[in-house]
Amino acid sequence: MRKSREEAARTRKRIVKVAAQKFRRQGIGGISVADLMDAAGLTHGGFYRHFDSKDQLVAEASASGAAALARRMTAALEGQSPQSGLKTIAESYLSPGHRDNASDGCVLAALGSELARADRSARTAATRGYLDLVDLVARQFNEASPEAARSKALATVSLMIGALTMSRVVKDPELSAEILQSAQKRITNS
Amino acid sequence: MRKSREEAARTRKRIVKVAAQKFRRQGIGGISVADLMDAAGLTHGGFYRHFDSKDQLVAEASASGAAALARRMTAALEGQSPQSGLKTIAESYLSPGHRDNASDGCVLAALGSELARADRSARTAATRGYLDLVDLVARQFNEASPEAARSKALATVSLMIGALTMSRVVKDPELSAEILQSAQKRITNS
DNA sequence: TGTACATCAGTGAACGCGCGTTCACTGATGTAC
DNA sequence: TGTACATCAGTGAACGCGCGTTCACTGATGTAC
Repeated sequence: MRKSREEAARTRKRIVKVAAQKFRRQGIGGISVADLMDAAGLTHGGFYRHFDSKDQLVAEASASGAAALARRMTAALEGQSPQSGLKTIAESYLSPGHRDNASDGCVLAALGSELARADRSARTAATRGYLDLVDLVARQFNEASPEAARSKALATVSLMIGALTMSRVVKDPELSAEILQSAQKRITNS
Repeated sequence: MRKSREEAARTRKRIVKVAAQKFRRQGIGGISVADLMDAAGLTHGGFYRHFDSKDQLVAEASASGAAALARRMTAALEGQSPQSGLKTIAESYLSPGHRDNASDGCVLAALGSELARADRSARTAATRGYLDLVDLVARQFNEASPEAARSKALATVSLMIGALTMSRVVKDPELSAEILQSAQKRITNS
């Protein structure tokens, strides 16, 4: 039952993509290798033809999820005037849709506290995703110096991640919406 | 080997306190009931004399940890002039010491993404801790209306949580420090 | 106040279960000549 | 180009292990009279 190189490569990508979604929705510890492979339409035994360990998949899935978010945010900016770029990013990131669809959203908000305890490569991938977002946001600022823009962007992205995370923690829908709105306001008024 | 009521009550508190620390350092899934009981100087069998389930302990430990943080922040404000209150909170929360000692720090930053998937009672406890922090911060603002102060406080606390979480995710110590400093700056310049 | 009995905090062995990982196997794909 | 052999993607059973939880037991504490 050997598959061709191309099909094997496609299988590998499929596993990473499915994992990136499931990890974000259920947490790293919340989904097993067997369930992941099942969701990818495979049996669990084949997993180790593609990855050395679950940890390796966590790292690749984090990188994949982070890259997908950066692409999505960049796409959201297309055709927007440069002045409204920050508003577009804030409204897109801090939306009820993003909050309620963790599996297609920001990996940092979905897995933040778990990533802080993950191994080296997963944290490196997460850091890259964070810095990509920071760069994207920094480009929306008209600051005197690049350093000032970067500092503002670091805080802005931290705020977005914290607000989205907390909007998912609280149970009261009104409070959840209030958290998202207060963060949007704080960002667009800067 | 029955123990007196007072001793049993002390044991219970000890388990909750130890759990609040271990969960924050290692994550909810990162420490077992047996290890928790061992750290409290007991054998694991006795756990269910005090709690119905691990989930119940998670909820109580979250409440305990959140209350401890609110007390610590309130204490840090003692003897400070009202004008410097916000600065005091930001510098205390966004410090390398807090970042490097998760077990005695903010439960929301330590467990944020895990709490978003926790059961009802843990999320309720976490929400209470968040709102306590928000109230504390709101009192430092001199806004025209209480609503405006609350909105600013919601965003400020979200920023603190997001920045502390990310400062723990990234591996580069310089970037980690930069994240904390940018958040401090953003808060004290508001 | 003293005595007989019930209670129950804590112990330590055991439970079933799902986890990450390994392995023998299958058969289509890839390679060497 | 055809043939013989090696490779290896994917299967499904099995591995050891640690998890949350249960349970029979012990003996000091609490209660009733």
